[in-house]
Amino acid sequence: MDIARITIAPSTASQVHDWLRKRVQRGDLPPGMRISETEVASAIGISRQPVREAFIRLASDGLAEVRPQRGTYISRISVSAVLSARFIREAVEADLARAVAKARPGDLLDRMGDEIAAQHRADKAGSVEDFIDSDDRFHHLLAQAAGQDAVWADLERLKAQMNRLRHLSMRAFDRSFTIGQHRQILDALRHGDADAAEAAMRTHLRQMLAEVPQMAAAQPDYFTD
Amino acid sequence: MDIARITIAPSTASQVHDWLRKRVQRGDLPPGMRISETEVASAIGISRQPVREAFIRLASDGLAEVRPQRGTYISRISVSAVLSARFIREAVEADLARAVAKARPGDLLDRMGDEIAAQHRADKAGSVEDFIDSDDRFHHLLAQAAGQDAVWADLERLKAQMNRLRHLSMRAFDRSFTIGQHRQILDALRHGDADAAEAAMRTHLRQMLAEVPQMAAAQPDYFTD
DNA sequence: ATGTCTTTACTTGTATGGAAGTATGGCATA
DNA sequence: TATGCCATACTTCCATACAAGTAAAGACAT
Repeated sequence: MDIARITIAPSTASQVHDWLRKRVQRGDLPPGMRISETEVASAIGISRQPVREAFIRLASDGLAEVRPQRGTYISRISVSAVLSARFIREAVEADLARAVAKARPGDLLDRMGDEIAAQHRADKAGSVEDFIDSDDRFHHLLAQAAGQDAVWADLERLKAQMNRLRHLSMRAFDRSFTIGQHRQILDALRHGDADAAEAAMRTHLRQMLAEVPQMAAAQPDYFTD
Repeated sequence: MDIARITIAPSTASQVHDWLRKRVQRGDLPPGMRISETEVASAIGISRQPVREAFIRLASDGLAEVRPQRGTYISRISVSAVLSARFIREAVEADLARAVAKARPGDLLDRMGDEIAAQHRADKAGSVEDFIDSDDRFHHLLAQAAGQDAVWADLERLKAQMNRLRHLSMRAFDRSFTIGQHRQILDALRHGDADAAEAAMRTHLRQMLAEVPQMAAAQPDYFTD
């Protein structure tokens, strides 16, 4: 028998936190912007306390910075933090690719192929959001295929800063190029060629090395470090 | 000229947070223990609010779990989270080892050697704390030697769960064995042998694969998953 | 024009009271 | 003995008031 699924109503503070986090990641609240407990509270129609606690959580996510008695600001995107997260991603996903190339789980590889098709559709439709979502699912499926689902959850935390940057860069850079790299990775995985899969993955994730400084130079007041 | 170092007095909430975090990591507050805003507040002699905010931050660290209207509990150690962090560490430090083997920065390699000596002393003196601290510095120096200092900061977050486990396992397992593995890694780095360095590092970090289930079986009510 | 002081309007931090939900033990009842 | 109800004593959550610090504008003397 299934265990009954009990869901409790999420607290006001956590709802505000979710709302703010999404808005920051989508770039709706730009880096450097000042936000105020009082303003947000009165805008929503609640007291300061839940908003304040949402700010604390946002700061733990690295998305905001609370300066005592001065104000709270949306974090600027740290170039070194992004590069550090990129380094970690390359190392981890290279190992994941090797593991998947050895196991070759057919169903999950098929689903990765479906995502590539979805990315193609999103590109033609010009939907940046859909593209990014499918991109995430593609890499998530890789982790699942390696039997390391929990690893993806950890990477998600590290990707917080990268995600904001992606909403900028996806508009500026060539998406069909990304799709081609995904195809190369999947081909190598299907053939069980671990070396080729690792190489393709590393090439794919090193793409960002060139893009990040370019983005930072284009909008310097959104970045730091 | 140096920039003047301005330090502001940390808020009560953040002081409580630091205090609790250290106590959790050292195992002073055992997994599963119940903690209460009111109790902690009156024990310290402050109001509930700063304590409450410290709990929120502790939950963001994954070290506590706030159950609305029920109570707040020190998180049990998630076996899958530990294994996931271990997987990431192996992948990342393998790449770091390769990079260091190519660069071979003499001064930092010397300092890594100093740490091995410190570990030997701590082992003879029977000081688990000193051993763990030096162990951390050894791996931190590896990241610095690879020019990826920021990577270590990210790994620190992931290691939160691992650290608690280490305070248990270091008492149970052979530390001289660990020191020998550190020597193998450093030797390979000094010789500039990237393949050997990576292999030694992976072997070293895979040690945990055997230990974790053993620890979990020994004290099942400290673990979950 | 420039520098200094004061006022004033903000900001976040802390304390406290009460609201709402939960667990538990006692007790009446079948 | 077993079951259902209920009072009670908790818990976290939210609202409110006040405290303490910051910053910027303006008055005013130099």
